[in-house]
Amino acid sequence: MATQVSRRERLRQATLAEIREAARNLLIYKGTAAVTINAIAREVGMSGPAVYRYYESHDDLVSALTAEFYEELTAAMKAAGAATSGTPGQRLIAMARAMRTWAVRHPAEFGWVFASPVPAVDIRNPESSRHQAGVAFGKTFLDQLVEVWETKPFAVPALDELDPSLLRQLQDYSEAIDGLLPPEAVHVFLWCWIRLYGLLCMEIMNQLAFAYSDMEPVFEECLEEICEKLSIRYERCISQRRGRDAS
Amino acid sequence: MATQVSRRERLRQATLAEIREAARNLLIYKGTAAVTINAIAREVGMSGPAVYRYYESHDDLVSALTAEFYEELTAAMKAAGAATSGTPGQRLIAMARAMRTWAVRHPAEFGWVFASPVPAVDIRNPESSRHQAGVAFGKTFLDQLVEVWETKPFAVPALDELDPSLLRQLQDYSEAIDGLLPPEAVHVFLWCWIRLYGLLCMEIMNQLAFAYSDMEPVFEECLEEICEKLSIRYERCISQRRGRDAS
DNA sequence: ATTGTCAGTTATACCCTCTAACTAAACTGA
DNA sequence: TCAGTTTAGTTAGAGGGTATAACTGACAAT
Repeated sequence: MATQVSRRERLRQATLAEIREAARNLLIYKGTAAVTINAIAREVGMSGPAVYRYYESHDDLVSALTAEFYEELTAAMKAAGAATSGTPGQRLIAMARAMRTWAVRHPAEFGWVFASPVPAVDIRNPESSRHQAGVAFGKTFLDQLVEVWETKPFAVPALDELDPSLLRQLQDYSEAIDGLLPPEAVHVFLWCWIRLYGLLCMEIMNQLAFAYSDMEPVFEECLEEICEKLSIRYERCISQRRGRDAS
Repeated sequence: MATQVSRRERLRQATLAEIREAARNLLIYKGTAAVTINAIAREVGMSGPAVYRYYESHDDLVSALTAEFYEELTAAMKAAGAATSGTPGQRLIAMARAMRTWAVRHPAEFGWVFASPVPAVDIRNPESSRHQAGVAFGKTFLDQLVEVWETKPFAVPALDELDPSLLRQLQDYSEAIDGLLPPEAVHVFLWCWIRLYGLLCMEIMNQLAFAYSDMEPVFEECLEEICEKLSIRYERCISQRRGRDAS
């Protein structure tokens, strides 16, 4: 199906992608601070202000890049889920492993999305594609967990045993996701997410290097805990560090 | 005891502190990017390059600031531990609460040390006062946990059930801390540290705002888990959000 | 009183973001 | 075909950043 876009538009999209590509390479090889409009312009072979034809501002470019990384990470997780035949629980674990694999292979990008140069813009501007990509990323894991919940409910805490403030927040979030999960299951979801994402962030931000050089077994233990919490049978990954990528 | 330092040296130290103070205020009120040599110079009322008499470079200043924050956080934790009469376990929990209290009161500073503008310098330069302050911070929690271990040992995993790579790393770290804890207890220590510090980082980096607005009960649940792991009796904090600070 | 050290200055080189004003090419429609 | 518009690119420049060099004045020590 020949996409009905003008030649100009095609060129434009190509240049946009080339700019992001250059920015990404600068990030990977020279660090966050090297991702400047001028440096990117030099890289793609145009002079400074020309980049502003493509991205309104440096912030704008940063957001676009962040969104791209989120999307790539999300795609890698979805691909891993789709490639895994088995129970929803097994797919969930496969997605978690894919998340770490992507993060470990792309530490600069993962660090960038976690501790973005333009921090906490998320909240300020919920319309941005960056924010939407972030939400979609979180939702990927949530959706898979919902599937687990629906096919084989896991143990949940009794609502009346929870802290009142906590309960209120769980109810709010349960509503925010259109009741996809009841508050007590939301609690378990967030418990898993905090362990998983938190551990990964600490690994990528080098906060555990004082003790661990190889975090893979630590991550696997974390998955084991999550499996227990979700009544999923834990299976050690056979091909421990496998190839392939979805980027 | 009149410190035998020259008047010049006293003035110099005062200026150094004033520069850090200005830098900190810029960080708090205008964000990471506003912490520039020039802006600081304006703030303290000297012109640009004069600051280089006090700090060799921007990086140098950043490191000094980071070290200061680490030290303040460490001091707050130690103070909370010292102020708590009770078992070593109760002191450990008091220190953990103090850590969060400091982080919540000083989010800019906590975020700064976690995701420093000059990332992962830690490893590159283990002589820097910044790195040493970071180590001292981690050691504060470790030391307290050692006291717990020595007065009332907690359950530990069997060494032969652990992943071989993980075991090797635990043994290495156990040696690195001069056998203060055996490898199996190190494993539990790191488990606690990852939960505690990881959760805090996610909170301060706003990674959980999509679901939680008040993280205090979530943190308390985390403490409860840690108590269980360490065979400490969990006690809900009575004066839930108390005053006082050690800064 | 002289001499060296130290805090501060200005000037400058080079990088950054972003705007303004301009040029040239490519598309569009009569 | 040929204006007219849109678009991609240019250079010039304002304003701010890091950092160095060269200089000035205050202070301390012999």
